[in-house]
Amino acid sequence: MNVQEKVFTDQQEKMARYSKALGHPVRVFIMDFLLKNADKCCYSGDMAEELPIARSTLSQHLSELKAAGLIQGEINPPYIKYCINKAGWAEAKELLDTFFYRK
Amino acid sequence: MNVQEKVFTDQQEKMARYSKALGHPVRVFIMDFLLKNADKCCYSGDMAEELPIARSTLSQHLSELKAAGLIQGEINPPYIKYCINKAGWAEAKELLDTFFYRK
DNA sequence: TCTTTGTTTCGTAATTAGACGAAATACTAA
DNA sequence: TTAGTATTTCGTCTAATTACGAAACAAAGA
Repeated sequence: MNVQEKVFTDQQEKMARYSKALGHPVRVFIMDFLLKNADKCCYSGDMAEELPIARSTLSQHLSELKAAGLIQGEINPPYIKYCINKAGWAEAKELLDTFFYRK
Repeated sequence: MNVQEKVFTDQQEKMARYSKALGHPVRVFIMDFLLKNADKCCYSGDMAEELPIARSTLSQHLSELKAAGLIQGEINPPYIKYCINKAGWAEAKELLDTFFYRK
């Protein structure tokens, strides 16, 4: 396999990945919800009640955010408690910060 | 037509729209490029030289960023000089800011 | 008038995203 | 063991995104 010329910087790639994850109103809503209730347990069902989408669709959005590293789920059957992934959140915050407030 | 219950706030909708626009490495690259060269004129061709994609594809990405309100193009045939749309950029910055640094 | 030039638009193909309902999962409680 | 519960996974469909090359455009210069 060839060593491919790199076109985008790591920052640009990551920036695009985090942005894409936040590129849907349901997923922005989820992040808002989790951040607002960072002290409590947040279950999928709590969010489902406020959203006009099928539970399976919500589950899909949750796993996209999880794959992007923005949230994590702690299994506690039959519930799953969701919360912010602090490392991912901090990285996204920093990336966005240097992107918008560049020197 | 019914008055539909609003599910997402304006902020959430806008947040998702701006994020989606930045959800591709080529578009992040374009923003970086325009911000870095804010003083100069930036033509499509200048960016095309650094990107491994067809010019028509680049043009598509440019018009997505334009549709999202993040950039604008001043026609100066046969060139088109692109630059940041300051109003959109400021709004995106503010949205991201309150999203990440909420109180 | 005919070329040339930089860029966009068009037509099209391949891939990914977003949505749903039905079925599966994994644990609790009866 | 059986039933119940919250959630996910699966299969499927439709729509949107990403990409390309060819053709169109609009002005400048020969």
